[in-house]
Amino acid sequence: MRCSLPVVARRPKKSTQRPTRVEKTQDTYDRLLAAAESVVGQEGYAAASISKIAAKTGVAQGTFYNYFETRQDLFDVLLPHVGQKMLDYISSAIDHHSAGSAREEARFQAFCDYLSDNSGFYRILYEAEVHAPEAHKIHIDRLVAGFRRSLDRSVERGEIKGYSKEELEAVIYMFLGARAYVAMRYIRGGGSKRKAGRDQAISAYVKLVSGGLFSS
Amino acid sequence: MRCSLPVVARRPKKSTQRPTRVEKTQDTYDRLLAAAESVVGQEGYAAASISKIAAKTGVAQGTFYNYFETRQDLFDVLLPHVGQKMLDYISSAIDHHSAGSAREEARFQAFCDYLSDNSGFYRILYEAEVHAPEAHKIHIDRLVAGFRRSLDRSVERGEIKGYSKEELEAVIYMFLGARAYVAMRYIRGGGSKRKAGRDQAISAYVKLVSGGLFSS
Amino acid sequence: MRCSLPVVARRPKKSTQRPTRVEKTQDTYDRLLAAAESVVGQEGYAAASISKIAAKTGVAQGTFYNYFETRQDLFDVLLPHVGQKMLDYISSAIDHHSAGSAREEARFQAFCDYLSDNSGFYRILYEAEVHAPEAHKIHIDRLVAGFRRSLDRSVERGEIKGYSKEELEAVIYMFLGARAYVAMRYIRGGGSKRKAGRDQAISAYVKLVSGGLFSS
Amino acid sequence: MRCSLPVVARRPKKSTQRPTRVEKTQDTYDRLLAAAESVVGQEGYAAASISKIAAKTGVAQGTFYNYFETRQDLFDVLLPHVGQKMLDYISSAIDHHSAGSAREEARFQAFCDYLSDNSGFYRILYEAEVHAPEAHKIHIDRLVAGFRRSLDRSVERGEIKGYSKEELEAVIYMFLGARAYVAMRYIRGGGSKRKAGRDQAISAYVKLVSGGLFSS
DNA sequence: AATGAATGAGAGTTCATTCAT
DNA sequence: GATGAATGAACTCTCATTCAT
Repeated sequence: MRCSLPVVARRPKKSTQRPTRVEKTQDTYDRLLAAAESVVGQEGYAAASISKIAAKTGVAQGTFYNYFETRQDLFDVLLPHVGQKMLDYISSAIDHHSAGSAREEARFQAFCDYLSDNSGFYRILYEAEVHAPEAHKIHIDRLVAGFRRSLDRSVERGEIKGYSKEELEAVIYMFLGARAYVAMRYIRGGGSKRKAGRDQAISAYVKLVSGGLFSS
Repeated sequence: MRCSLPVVARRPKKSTQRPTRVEKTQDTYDRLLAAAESVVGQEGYAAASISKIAAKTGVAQGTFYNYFETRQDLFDVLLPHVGQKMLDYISSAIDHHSAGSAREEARFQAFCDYLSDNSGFYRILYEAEVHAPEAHKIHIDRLVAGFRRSLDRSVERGEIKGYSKEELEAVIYMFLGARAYVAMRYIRGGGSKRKAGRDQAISAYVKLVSGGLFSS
Repeated sequence: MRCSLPVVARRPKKSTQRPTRVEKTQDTYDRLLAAAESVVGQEGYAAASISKIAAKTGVAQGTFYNYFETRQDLFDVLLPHVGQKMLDYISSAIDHHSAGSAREEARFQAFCDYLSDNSGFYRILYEAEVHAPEAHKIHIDRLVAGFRRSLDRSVERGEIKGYSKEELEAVIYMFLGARAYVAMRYIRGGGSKRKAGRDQAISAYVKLVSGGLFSS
Repeated sequence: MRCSLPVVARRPKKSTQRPTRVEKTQDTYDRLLAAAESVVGQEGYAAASISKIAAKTGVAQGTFYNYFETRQDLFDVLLPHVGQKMLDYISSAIDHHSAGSAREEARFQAFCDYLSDNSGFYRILYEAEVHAPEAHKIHIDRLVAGFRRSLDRSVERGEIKGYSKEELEAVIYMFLGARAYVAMRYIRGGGSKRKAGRDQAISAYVKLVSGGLFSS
């Protein structure tokens, strides 16, 4: 019966009417990841049992194993997945013509904004060093690489002076750590401190960066 | 039988002859903590089962519960315990007459030294945010308090200018985070990078602190 | 489209051009059995999952159930299938004019030869008593029937004397058991013992058969 | 209070009044093995789940793991355990002054008797080659060793002639196999055939042994 | 205070089978 | 007839905690 229907008109490129098998498969995969993001973000890796994730996804436990070989496989994929979403957000949020400390301020601000709206991300990131070290390394390496590209340009422009190549690498780790602890304190702590604390943190961060790292 | 012992000799100040009941109790408690420090430091909280800790201590599993109500109780006590040892070390390692950025450099250096010799400490600290959040908060608060006292003195001396009280708190968290990530990278990473990396990190840290935080 | 093919050419006796639907069905069935033989022979019944057999056959899991109602159904068919191949081999390997103990020796020799080249057969047979008792019974009954025909002829010829009908049945089982254990020891054991052990076993078997069973 | 009781009188060497902890532990171990013997004997290794064995023993599932590290560990211990019981029975059942084929007949008869009363033993033995190969090897080696000692004595006495050392080893395996298959047929088969079949098997076995193996 | 066997809930994982496509 | 995602029951094993001794 379906054969007699005008196929061209009924199935436009992005039909939402009848999901194909492949689309459903992709959808299930996405929903498993989303469920994992939610559960791990709220309760941590240790409490993220297969049964919880499957239930939240709305599938049977066995279905999980059609998509991931082991629970660890999911964990190893989770942080790179959500980490990329965060990087995409930051990338889209900053003005690409800004430079120097202004650019760095914008990045930090975007980072804080993202965490405010995705409070689970911090936990997924933080616990990953314990529960998914491979994923953690991948994520950190990606962050470092992006950071380094940015700093290298600043060095070329003369915005940064007096730091050796190796010292700059150390500086990158320090700033990543600074970000993480500020997040831990002001974002994760939750409550009323958030808003005010966030602004104080940003202004302190800017002073540190502009006064200490970038030569005037 | 015990009654026949010479009473006077039973509790000399530093008797090594016959530990009293109280001493034995204290000793068992200390050994349980030491075993926990060793196991958690090497294998993490999740793998630190009661049976492992009890075996390492040389007591039965049930004995553990004469000293701690639950496994979590032990975890909640562990980081403050080992954290204090670290603070004592740093305190003893720095010159108490130093001030400003020189003092801060000495603290950072001592921190790095301590981690080199106590690689397990980092893991106990790091995973505590996941597995013993109460203990983590206690430890961080203690660090922050000590840091703040130091910075307050620098402000009084005019070594630091232009930072509000709240901004200084943010700065403290940033430096704690910077330390932690540098440790993760250069200390925990292990291998040949350690020594060289450590020195680069210290010099970068000093530049950041002296150029950025402390007015010249 | 298929309709336009020249009808006559469509089913030549041994067409290799276009397998008919029936041929393809038979072929898939055969390949499923062959895959099962390979997997069960190498890894045993317990490890012979549907997914493994289907993968080895090159079909989807679901396809399996178009040919067998359950996994057990396959197992119940497997040993009779491969067992017949063995019997055909032995039958083709012995001289049909031989008789008495010479014939029995030839059968044992052929049995050993077959196992050497089809090491998986032994496992399919052996584990069948556990995992496919029905099939095992069918196979054993077939062996016994063939054996009995042979012994009956020897009785008629006066080569065997002094054994009642029921005792001969018992003797058959004993010889089957003897074969199986010798196989277990010398064939399955593998290694250097094989060749020498096999020859020793054959000569011992012959002595037993000729001296004990067949009157001289 | 118990202290004031006359200890000597109240606790004779083998008191059955108050089992000590050690006795209870041994008892639990024994009951686990007995439960395993029963379950494996009736339903086979594959169906012998921990939960079944624990339930039959009357303990929690976890208790099982205080006595065996894994399910396989139990299996590896089961056959040697029940095998020894069988050997003890046979040893106690035969006349130790008998020799030659008469002794071998007695052994076979005792074997059959044992199987009649312990029908599960055959399954534990048979499936062991599949599910507990280590245990199977241990048991078979033990059987072979005992058999060989017996045959060696017969050789010394001149009851056996014309078999090389290696051929005798093959003969041992053949007799073990013969026994096993006869057991499979007449014992396991169950029903009315048992009694009659058993006697036929014994007489056939005797003829084979006396006429074939032992020179007259 | 010390012991260690017993507990039992809950974990991750497997896989024969079904069924909509 | 072929597909392969979904199912869910069943499995082995772990371990914090209890309690009689």
